[in-house]
Amino acid sequence: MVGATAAVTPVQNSQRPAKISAAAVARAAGVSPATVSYVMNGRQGVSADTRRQILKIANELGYRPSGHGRLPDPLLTRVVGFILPNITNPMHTGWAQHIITASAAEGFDVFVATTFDDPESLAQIASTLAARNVDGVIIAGALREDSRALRTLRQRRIPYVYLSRRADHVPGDFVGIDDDTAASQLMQHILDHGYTEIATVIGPRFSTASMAREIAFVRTAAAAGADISGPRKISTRLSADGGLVAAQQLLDSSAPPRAIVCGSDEIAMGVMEHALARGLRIPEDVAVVGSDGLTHSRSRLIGMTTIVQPVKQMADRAFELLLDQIASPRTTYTQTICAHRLHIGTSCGCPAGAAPASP
Amino acid sequence: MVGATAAVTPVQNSQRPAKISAAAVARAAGVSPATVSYVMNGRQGVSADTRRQILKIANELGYRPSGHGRLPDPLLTRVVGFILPNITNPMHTGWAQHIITASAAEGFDVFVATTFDDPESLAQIASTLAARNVDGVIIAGALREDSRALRTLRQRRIPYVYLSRRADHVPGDFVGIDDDTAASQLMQHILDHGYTEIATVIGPRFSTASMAREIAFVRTAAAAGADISGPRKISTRLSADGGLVAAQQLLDSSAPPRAIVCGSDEIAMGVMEHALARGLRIPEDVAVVGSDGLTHSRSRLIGMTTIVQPVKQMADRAFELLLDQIASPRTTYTQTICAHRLHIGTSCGCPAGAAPASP
DNA sequence: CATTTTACTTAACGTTGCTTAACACCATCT
DNA sequence: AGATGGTGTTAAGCAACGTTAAGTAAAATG
Repeated sequence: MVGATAAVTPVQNSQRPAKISAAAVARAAGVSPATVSYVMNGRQGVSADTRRQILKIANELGYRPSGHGRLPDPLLTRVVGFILPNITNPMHTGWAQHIITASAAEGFDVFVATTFDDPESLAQIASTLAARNVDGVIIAGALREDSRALRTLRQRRIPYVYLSRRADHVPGDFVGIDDDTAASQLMQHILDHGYTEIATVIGPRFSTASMAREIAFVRTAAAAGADISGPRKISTRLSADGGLVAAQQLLDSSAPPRAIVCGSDEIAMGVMEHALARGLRIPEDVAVVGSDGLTHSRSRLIGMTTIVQPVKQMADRAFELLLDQIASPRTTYTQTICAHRLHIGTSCGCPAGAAPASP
Repeated sequence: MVGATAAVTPVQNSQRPAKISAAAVARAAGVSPATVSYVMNGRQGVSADTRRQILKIANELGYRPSGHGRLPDPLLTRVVGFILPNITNPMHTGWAQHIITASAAEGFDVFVATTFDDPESLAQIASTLAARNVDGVIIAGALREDSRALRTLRQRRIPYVYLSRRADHVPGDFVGIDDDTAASQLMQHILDHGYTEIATVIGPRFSTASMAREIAFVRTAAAAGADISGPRKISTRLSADGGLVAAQQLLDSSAPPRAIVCGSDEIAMGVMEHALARGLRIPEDVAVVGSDGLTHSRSRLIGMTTIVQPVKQMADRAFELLLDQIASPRTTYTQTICAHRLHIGTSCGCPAGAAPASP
């Protein structure tokens, strides 16, 4: 046969649902069966044009690579992107590690990109990831007010999942903790200690997580009669440095706070460091608590009281949702709220061993 | 104008957007294919007139240089890979951050892959990175005795740079610190304190960096008459957990050491944590020092004495070397030894402020 | 007029992208 | 069971292509 080739009505002649063979696709596309095989198995050595053409025809004819152990989907690049503000904050690196591990288990590679919370970077990164045909993106560095990146992804029909932070007005799957409840519990614990002069230091307000925590902090304190406002309500960079600067402002004041509640462990560490540098004792002179539950901050070296976030669970869930979207795009969105836990250390004023420390 | 373009309807022709070859452009312009190539690549040696003419025709025909005979264009993908044992150790994340930043500045995206120091993972990762046609790889997780990954890269002519650790018997560009000198200085400082009962805890011995440090530790101690051997010479995982376990072994012994010198800050933190849990004081009961110089361990919260490695400089240099190799492959290799610095904290027994703490 | 420079061609690669053909696999039919 | 044919996979082959060194002729230069 072979010689036949060319011509041959490609599609129209389907009066009955005959079996569609790879050879039929090859003929319709004007290529050899081998080329079809290469495309369906995601091998390289086929030009992008030809690949597209073959996939299009295969789709029209309803060809299913009915064989055995073929790759799930030849259209996938098996690459995902992970966008985060930076990769130095241990909270972020924890997520990154678990996302990379989960991805590797599914045969995906991960582009890791950092924005430093710069809107331009974020938009730029989304563009290049889209240009690289990633199958999906997990975003742990969304900005509340800048939706350019998200719009780029939506336009290109690239699935994405928010992790911890989200953009206002752009819907999407979300994985996080209940920031409001967690922050309330943490503040309540501080209030239970009897502290009344309280300050809060959170990360940037363009992060929905930071905002939610600050709001809950302030509301809970207010309910107990403690006012947190003005110079006692600080937003800073999400790093130890940010905490250092904030602590300086707070402790330089004529009425320094008795307790400092932070929206992140890294910030809390910066606050602690500055307090120690001034010769203050923690928690005797000033109590400091955080909100990430990093292993390090919970260790006896630091003994921080903090909200423990289930890092692995969050990352795994985010990747799972992404895979799900990749497999079958949907228009409804899922919110996953992971269970947090209040870890009682010594930095709040509780005695050592007040609660069982956990690994 | 124009020589009327040797016939040939450019686009309208038939259903498909027929492929336009450089030869076709050459014919239409009445020149040789080589000349077209020179123009397209912006080489000189072509008159302005000819150049303009060719560009015009190429544009009319919609010529797209469909990389066929394209000589090994080194910048095929503008993607590099970064392989490291894990992305939770702050030392590694520091490198990762700077490599990602440097890459982004040059328009590269980065695949981050973690091996957990498993030889199979490492080999696997090298294969998939090679299959993805990365332009180069930076390896911070090389194993001394397993060269499969490196062989894969060499076979595919993919440039690579070792960071901090290297594989025995496989040459390559290397960026690191002078582990031997650094470790000697650190040990010497401990010896200067007058400690004689000394233990060392290093990372896995399949890391060249760990090995080099252990050897220097032991040699320097021996030169001062202090013997470190048997249960006092421990290799463990490169994490706080590893340090915890090691400390347990050391301090459970009937003759616990007075000083513990660690090959990594993370390990040292684990050691410290366990010591504190036993109610020991640092440095009064046991001195503990590390070797990475993480910002956190140097902070007043911990006050670790440690070797400071120039993280940014190392990462930038590694990426620079990689770019250099990508641009012009070479067969000679460069070793870059970055300057380290001994940071004196309080964990060794020095009084606070013995040396100026640095940011 | 001798020599260098400029502007292009020729020809030899090394690739890419696809085809041909050999092969392994499975179901069905003797 | 063994033979048969259809099917998808894979190695080997090969033509087309863009690149570049080497070559050459004309123009510029001294």
